[in-house]
Amino acid sequence: MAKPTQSELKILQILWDRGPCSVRDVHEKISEDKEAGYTTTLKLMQIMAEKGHADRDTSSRTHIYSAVVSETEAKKDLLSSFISSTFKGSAKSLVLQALGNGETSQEDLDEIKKLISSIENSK
Amino acid sequence: MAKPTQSELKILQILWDRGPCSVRDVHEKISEDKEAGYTTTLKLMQIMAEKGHADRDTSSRTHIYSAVVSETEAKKDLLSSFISSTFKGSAKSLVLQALGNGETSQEDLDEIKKLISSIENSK
DNA sequence: AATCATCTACGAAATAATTCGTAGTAAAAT
DNA sequence: ATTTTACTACGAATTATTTCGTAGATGATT
Repeated sequence: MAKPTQSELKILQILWDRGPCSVRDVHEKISEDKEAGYTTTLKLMQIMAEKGHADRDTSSRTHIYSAVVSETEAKKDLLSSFISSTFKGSAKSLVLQALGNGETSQEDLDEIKKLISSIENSK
Repeated sequence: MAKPTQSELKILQILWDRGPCSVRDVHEKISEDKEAGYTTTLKLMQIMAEKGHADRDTSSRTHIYSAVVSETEAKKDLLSSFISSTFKGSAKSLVLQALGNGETSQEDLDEIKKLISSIENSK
């Protein structure tokens, strides 16, 4: 599956959060952040259906869209493409950079440490 | 400074790695990976100079370009914009996802643990 | 000096992504 | 039954990015 564009990603996030949605649902959510025409959202979602990013139930007049790929799967792909384009493929440097700005809370650090331990234990 | 595009980023990576370069230098490096016309690279670098992503020394016939922003600075920005667009601003979920695929080596994990400790100690 | 290679400048074509207007249709409200 | 509202379809304009051809100038080679 091709990488979703930025706009498509915003829509996917909404579909992941709220489950299957009409264009109206998605559009209203998007409008909270950003002025946009309804038909713009509609068109984007139609394109997503064409491209296979979204499934669409057309049995009622109001079509219902849902994300085809799972949130985890999609983010995994996006992340790996980001790591390769920006961090020369090194997940380590990404993580060091992400934690390095000193804005991660102790709770989050604890959770990360826990994950690291569990990775180490499963080796 | 506006975010560099994908092509601009590739050029920046080269400038970061090799220091100030002529268009020819950059073009040859790019050509290792990908077929591309010389004037394409030239144009991109001219645009980067216009946009302020690159400085350019035009004192000789062959212009010499160098990156304006440091690698660390630029990656910090790119990362934070990626985190906000893809991980709803949560550095933690990014890190968990990045480590979660189980492909991080023990050495890298050690380094990350060291960083975490030093963050914790400096609190 | 003439030719050839190498460089920049510039405009514009090609491609990708986003935005939106208009038209037509179905449902809901009056 | 008529009007208003809500929906899809579709084409096209707009904007962003990438690509490249052509022209003109400078320097190197013969």
